[in-house]
Amino acid sequence: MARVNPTEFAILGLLAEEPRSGYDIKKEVEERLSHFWSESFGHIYPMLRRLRKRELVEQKVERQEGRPDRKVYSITEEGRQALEAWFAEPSPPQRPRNELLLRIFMGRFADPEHLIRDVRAQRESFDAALAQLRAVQAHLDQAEEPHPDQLYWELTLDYGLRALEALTEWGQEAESKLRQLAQDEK
Amino acid sequence: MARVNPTEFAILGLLAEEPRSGYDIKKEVEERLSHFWSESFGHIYPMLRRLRKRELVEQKVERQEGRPDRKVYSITEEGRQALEAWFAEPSPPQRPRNELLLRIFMGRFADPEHLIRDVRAQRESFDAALAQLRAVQAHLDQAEEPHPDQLYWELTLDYGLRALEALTEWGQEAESKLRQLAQDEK
DNA sequence: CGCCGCATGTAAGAGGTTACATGATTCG
DNA sequence: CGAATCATGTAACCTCTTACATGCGGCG
Repeated sequence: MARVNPTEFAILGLLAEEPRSGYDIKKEVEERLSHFWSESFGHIYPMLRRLRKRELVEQKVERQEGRPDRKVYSITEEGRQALEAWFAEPSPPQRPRNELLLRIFMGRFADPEHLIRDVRAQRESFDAALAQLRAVQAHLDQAEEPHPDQLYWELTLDYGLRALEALTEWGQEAESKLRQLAQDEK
Repeated sequence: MARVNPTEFAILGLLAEEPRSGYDIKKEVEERLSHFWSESFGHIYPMLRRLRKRELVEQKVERQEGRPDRKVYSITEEGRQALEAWFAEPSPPQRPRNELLLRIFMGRFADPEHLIRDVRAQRESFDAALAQLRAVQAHLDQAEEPHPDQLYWELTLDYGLRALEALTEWGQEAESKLRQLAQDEK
């Protein structure tokens, strides 16, 4: 099977849950996948059109008053097959690109204060993400009856929690080491 | 300051250490930055040309016999200023895209065996990376006289170690939970 | 003999973001 | 009154990878 566009399958996967508009898809990504995924409108809408041409999704137009028509897409049988084929293919290795680490690696050429600022900003965003994931976790835990997809959600959640816990610690240590360096330089 | 291409600064940073050819740059990225960065020839060569046009780097041709000329680039004063300006700008937030987690999140539509295969492959690559980073760490630790850039290298190393340690554990647990699920389904 | 390392580059295209355009409704 | 939400889309642009083209020298 040929190389594959992951956005295609993010969309197909969400439509396999239930029919949705492009706008809905964006919202779902933001609300439920945002700690490991992102999509923009400028990518979603053209992709839906392409998927439709390939008959992996179907469109139904819902008339609305006072606002544009809602175009609701649902996955077709062929779409489900494409989704299965995607899973059958092993997931390709990711190539890393972490700009913060690039900066730190080149740190010799920087003002240490700038590095401190960046590490700190990163740590703060880790903290915020961590708080959010913990809230989601609490929410999942207290459900009386577990959702059928619970295990899958927990696995992605757990990935995020473990990574973020480790990395906030890193952030604290990194910050204090850089502060010391900045001190020593004076 | 306008939006910025990080590849530009990866290259500029390496040339600030010492003059190098495009081929050298690729090698350095592979050998020293590969746990958080990557570049391809198809990006490096055109970028060097652009940097040269903007006079951020200079080219010197080294004649060689039996193989193509080596074009060695060095950073100019303007290049150093551009590098500084890059550091002054706060590093932009990264948008996450983790295909493995996307798959797991959509796990309902997959054969659990496929997920297990993917998680396992990921864990194995984490393990390999971890072993490599530990070797680098051992190497740094045993140096009699620390390199001036030691702190920066250690920080990026430490980031990788912490993240990978947390994530190999995740991988083990995820795999066993998915195995259980696969059992239960039979 | 074939592969690896050395060395440079181009062309095609995939993949993705940002900014723009449009406009009604609802909430504070 | 302004901002956010709902709702769809396009165009320009940037970034980056893959595949191709070329060719010598050294090693096993």
